[in-house]
Amino acid sequence: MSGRVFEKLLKECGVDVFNGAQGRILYVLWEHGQLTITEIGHLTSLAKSTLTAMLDRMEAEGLIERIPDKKNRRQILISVTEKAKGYREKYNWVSDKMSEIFYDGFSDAEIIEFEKQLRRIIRNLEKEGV
Amino acid sequence: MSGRVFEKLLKECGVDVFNGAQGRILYVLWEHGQLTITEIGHLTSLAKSTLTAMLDRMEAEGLIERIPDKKNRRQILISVTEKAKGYREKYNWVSDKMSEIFYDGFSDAEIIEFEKQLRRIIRNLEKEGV
DNA sequence: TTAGTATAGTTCTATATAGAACAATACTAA
DNA sequence: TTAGTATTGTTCTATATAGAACTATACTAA
Repeated sequence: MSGRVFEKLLKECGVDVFNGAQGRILYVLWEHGQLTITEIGHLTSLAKSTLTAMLDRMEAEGLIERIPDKKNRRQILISVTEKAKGYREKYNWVSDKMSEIFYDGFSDAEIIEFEKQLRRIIRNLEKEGV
Repeated sequence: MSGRVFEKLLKECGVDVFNGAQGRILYVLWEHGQLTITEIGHLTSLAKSTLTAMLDRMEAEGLIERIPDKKNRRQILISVTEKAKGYREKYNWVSDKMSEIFYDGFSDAEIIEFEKQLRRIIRNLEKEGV
């Protein structure tokens, strides 16, 4: 449900070249610079095979580029294009808007506490080895 | 991620006739008895078109039955079969196990507080009209 | 060296998911 | 009654998602 709200906000903001999941991929690329597909998988919790297909579409949209790594010919470095960089501010605006909707009526202390517990739960799930 | 842990637990418990999403559908049917497809959609937050396909598979597995409603010929009542009823205990066991994993290290008070905040967030998202 | 193993990404396949358009049926106001 | 509107579920289509099998490359121990 929150995924659908996020995509609705992106569209309302005039962004129709990428969706929520693709936004998450762009986000980790903006934060980390170039990344391998395996690294993107770890940071987004998406399977390699999911990413192959997703990156195909993002490459077709001109959002990312695949750059073969000369040091390790098994690896491919993914990097964002200038076009994608142009969407960063809108993405941040949508992210902030999303938080406002999500936490409407929450105090700052409540948000901090809630996110602390969320991180505990994520660690608990990671322990199970997904 | 939590969806994947849930499906992993179902398999470990020997349940391979339904997955997490189908389990949620069975759960609302166990709780409410017969339901129309629209009602199941509201209770599970799944789209009608998603449910048509999902219920097709569940019907093929012998988990549910489609019963035409004589009172309103647009509606179809979905009801669980005896086979599906036989899985209720295992489903509950998996649900409990899932909670244990999720909330490992949480006090009862922390769980109550966290779930209270979760319900607030769900209401906030519902206000946005997904 | 080389044989065995590990890693990176793709392909193939199955399922999950939703939106738009649709047909059948029910409801409602004149 | 009937004409217009609302509802119920399906179909069609596109995308998202992951697991298994696969290819190419890199690493490691003898």
